Amino acid sequence: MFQYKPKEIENKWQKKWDKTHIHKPVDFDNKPKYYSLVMFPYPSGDLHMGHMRVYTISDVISRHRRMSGFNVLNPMGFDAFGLPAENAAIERKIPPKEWTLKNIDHMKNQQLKRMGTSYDWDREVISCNPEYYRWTQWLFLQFYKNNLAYQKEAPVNWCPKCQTVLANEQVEDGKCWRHDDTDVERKMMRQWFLKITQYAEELINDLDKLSGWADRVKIMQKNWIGRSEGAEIVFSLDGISDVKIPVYTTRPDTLYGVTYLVLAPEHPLVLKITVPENKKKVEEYIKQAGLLTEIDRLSETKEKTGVPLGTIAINPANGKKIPVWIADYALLDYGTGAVMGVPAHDTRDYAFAKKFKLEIIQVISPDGKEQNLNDAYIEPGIMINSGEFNSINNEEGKKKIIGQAAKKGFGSAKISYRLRDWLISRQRYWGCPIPLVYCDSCDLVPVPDKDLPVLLPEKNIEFTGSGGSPLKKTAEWINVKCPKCNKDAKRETDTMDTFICSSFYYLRYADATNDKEVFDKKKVNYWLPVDQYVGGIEHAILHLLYSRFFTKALRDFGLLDFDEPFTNLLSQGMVTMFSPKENKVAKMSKSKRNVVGTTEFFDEHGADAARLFILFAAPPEQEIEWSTQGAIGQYRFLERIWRLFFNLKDAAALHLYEGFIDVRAIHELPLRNLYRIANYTIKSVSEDVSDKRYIFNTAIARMTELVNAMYKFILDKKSYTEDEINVLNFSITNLLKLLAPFAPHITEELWEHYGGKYSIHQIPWPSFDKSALITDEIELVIQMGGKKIDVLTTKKGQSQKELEKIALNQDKVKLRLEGKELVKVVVVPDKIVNIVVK
RNA sequence: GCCCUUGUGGCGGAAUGGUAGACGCAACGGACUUAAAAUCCGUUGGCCUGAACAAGACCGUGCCAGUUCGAGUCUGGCCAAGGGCACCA
Repeated sequence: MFQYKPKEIENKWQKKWDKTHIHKPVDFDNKPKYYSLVMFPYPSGDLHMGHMRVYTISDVISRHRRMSGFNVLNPMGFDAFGLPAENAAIERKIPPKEWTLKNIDHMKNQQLKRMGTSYDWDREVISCNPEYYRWTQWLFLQFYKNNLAYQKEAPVNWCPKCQTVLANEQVEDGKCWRHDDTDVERKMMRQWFLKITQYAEELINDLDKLSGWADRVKIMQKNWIGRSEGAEIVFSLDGISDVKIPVYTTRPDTLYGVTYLVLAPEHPLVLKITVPENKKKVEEYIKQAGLLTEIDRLSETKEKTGVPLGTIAINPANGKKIPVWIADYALLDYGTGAVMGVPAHDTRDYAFAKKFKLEIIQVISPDGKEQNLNDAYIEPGIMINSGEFNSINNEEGKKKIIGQAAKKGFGSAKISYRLRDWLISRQRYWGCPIPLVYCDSCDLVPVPDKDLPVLLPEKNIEFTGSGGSPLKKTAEWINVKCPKCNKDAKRETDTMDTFICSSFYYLRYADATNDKEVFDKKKVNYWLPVDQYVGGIEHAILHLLYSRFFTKALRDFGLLDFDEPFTNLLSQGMVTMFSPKENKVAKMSKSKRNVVGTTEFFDEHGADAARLFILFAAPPEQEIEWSTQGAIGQYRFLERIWRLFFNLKDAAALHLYEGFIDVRAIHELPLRNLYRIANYTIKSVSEDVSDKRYIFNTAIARMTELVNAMYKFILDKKSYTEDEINVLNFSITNLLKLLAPFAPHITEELWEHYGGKYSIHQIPWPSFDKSALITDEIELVIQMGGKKIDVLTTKKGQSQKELEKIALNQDKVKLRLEGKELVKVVVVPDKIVNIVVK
C-alpha cells in the first residue's frame, strides 16, 4: 500500500496545474462568469499561517464555482509600493525595487503556489512596475482633468516616523495606522486631495444596494461618511460690514439660545476681525493650538480652551449681541469651521460657557418651563424664550426657523458630511509619482499621456530616512522642460498614497496586459463587478471606501458601466495564537512572536491539512486560534481517507461510480443507510459552500461523518457483494469531488489512482439522489410540558391522531399521567408529540 | 458617551422555534504490538439514586423576566468581553 506523502503529491500536482493552465478563464465565454477575488496583498516577505486564511477561503470558493460550471476569474497580484521597502533600503541598503521583487518571488513561488491556490498568474499585476503605474498616473490625471484632484493648504496629519502625511482614514486614535506608538502631529501644508466628498451622498445611499455585505461593514462606512442634516446660519458682525460668519448647525431650533460664536483657530477670518488689543493673545493661542498633537487635542480629560476676539456678532433671529471666540474644539474642515454656541443644549458648549462664564439661555424645555440646568438639555421638548416660536415642538421648530432664515435671507437648510477629502500626497520615494510639472509661466502642467509613465529614478538615490523625500534631492529628475512652453520647469516630488494603486487593481485584472488603455471597457463590464471579494475587516473603511469612490468616478469618466465594484464581501476573522511577548492570545504576527511558518508545516503534514484546519476551526467571519494539534487532526482525517481508499482498492474492485443507484434494489439496511449518508453529505456540503452560507467547518464535519460511516460499514468485512462495491464506489467518488475544493492535492492524486480523467477540478460538482434521502422510519420525540420523555422509532407519514395515540400509549407517559389532567396534545407530524398536563 | 457584535462541555465549535453539545482537539479505556509510536474500536456536560460498566431522576446554552404546547434560537432589561466612532456643532 502507498503511504500518504503530502509533500510529494502536492509538489507534483502544483507543477502540473501550472503547466496545463487549468485555472485560466476565457474572456466572454458562454459559461456564466464568476469573479472571485482576495484583497491585494502587500509583499512583506514571509507568509505565516495567519496570512493563509484569506487565500484558503477564496480558493475554496473559486474551485467550487469552477466545478459548478462557472467561467471563473481568480487573479492575483501585489500591492508593491509602500514604506517597508523604503525602510529596508534605509536600514540594509537594498534598493526598494530589488527588495520588493525578491519578496514577491518568494511569496508567489514558495508560499502561494505551495498552498495549492488556483490563480491565473497570467493576469498578475505588480503595482510598482511601470506597466502598471503608468495607468495609476493616467487615472490621476483623469481625476485632475475632471476637477476631482486639487491642491490646498490645510492642517494635515503628519507621522514623524513615516516622515510623511497621512489621510484621515489612516489615523487611528490619534496614532499612525502603521505605528500605534507614534502620535500624529498636525501641520499646515499644501497637499494634493481627491474630492471623495463629492460622492458622499452616493457612497452612503448605495450602501443599500450592497445586500452581499455584512451589516457591520456597511454601518462602519455609514458612520464614517457621517451624514447630518441641519442648516447654515449667517451671523453678521457689529461694526464690520464686509465680513459675515456662516455657521453650520444641526439644531436650528436652538437659534434663540445662541450666546457666543466660536471659530476654529485656523479659520482664515480670525485675524481680520480680531480687535487690535486682543491680537497678541489670539496669535499666541493659534500658535499653541497648532503645536498640539492629534492625541492631545482629542484627549477627553482636556479642559476647553479658547480666547475672545473682542469682536461682537449679531444673532440674525433676535438681534442679540454676542461675543466671538476662537477655540480648538471648533474644527476648520467640518461644516463652515465656525460654531454657534448654545450652552443650554449642547454638552460641549455647556462646558465651554461654564469655564468662561458665558451666558446660558434655555430655549427648549420638556414641560415648557425654564429649569435649573446642571448640564446641557439635549432631549426634544417645547420651545421657550424663542419669540414667535414659543410653545411649539422643537422638531417642528427646526423647519420653521429654517423657513424663516430662508425668507429673511440669513440661512438655509444644509447637509453636512463628516467625510473629508482624501489626502493622497506622500513625501516618500517608493510610490507612484504624481505626473505634474510646475512651470513658472504655465503654472501646473499635467504630463502628456504620451510621456507616461513618469518613471521613478533608480540611480543615485540616497536613502537616509531624514530630511524629506529622496526625490527632492535628485536634481536630474526634478528639472524638466515644461511640456507646454518648453521652458525650465520642476516635477512634483510627492508620490501617491498606495491606496490609489489598490483602488483600481481589481479593474485592471479584467484586462491586465493591455498596453493601449487602462482596460478595455467591454472586458471590464464583462468581468466586473467582483462576485465574491474576500479580505480583512481592517479595510472596512480604508480600501473599500476608496475603491467604491474610484468605481463611481471612473463610471462618470465613461470608463465603465457599473456603480459598485464588489457585490459580495466576506470579511474573514483573524488568526490568533498565544503570544509569549504579550502573555495572551493575540493576532498572529512577527512582532508578537507568535507566528507559525508555512514551510515546516507544509513539509511535514501538507498544505491540504493546513487548509482543512483553517476552514474547520470556525466559520470564516469568526476569529480562530491556530493549533498545530488541531491541524494534525485534519492530517489524520486525510490519512484516514487515504488508507480507506487503498484498503478497499486491495479488497474490492474500485472504479469510479457515476450516476445514482436504485435505492429500492438495495435490500441490506446498513448499506442503504450508507447510501443515504453519502447523498446527505452531497446535499449538506453543497449548501454549506454556497454563497447563502459559506460555512466550511460544517461542510468538513459532514465529510468526516461520511468517512466515519464508511469505516464502520467495512469493519470486519472480508469480502463485498456487488451492491456493496457500488455503494462504496459511489461514496468515494462523490467524497473526492466534494473534498476537491478544500484539499485539492490529495483528491487529485486519489482521483488519478481511481482512473479518473485529469483533472478532478474540471469535473462537474455532484448532485444528490433525492430518493435516497427518503426514509420509511422516523424518530418520534415524546415530550411532556416541553421536556423530552422518550424517543421511539416509528413509521413515517402517520396522521396526527395516530401519533397522539402512540404517544399516549407509552408506559412512561401513562405513568406520568396518573393523577394529572390532560390539557392538550401538540403533534408535529414525523417529529414530535408534546403532551401538556395540569 | 454613542453604534455594532458575541456569550453553549476541559478547548475550538454544531444545532430551518421541536432530541442541546454534530465534527474535531485534549483526556481516558480496549484491541493490535515483545514494547512504544502509529492505527482500529470505544468512553467523555454536571450532579444524584443505585451493588451495578443494569436502570433511572434532576440540573444545564452569561443573569433576570416575558412570548410559546415547546426558547441556545424570538422580545425586553441587566452583566461581561470584543470591535467601530468619538469636541463632526
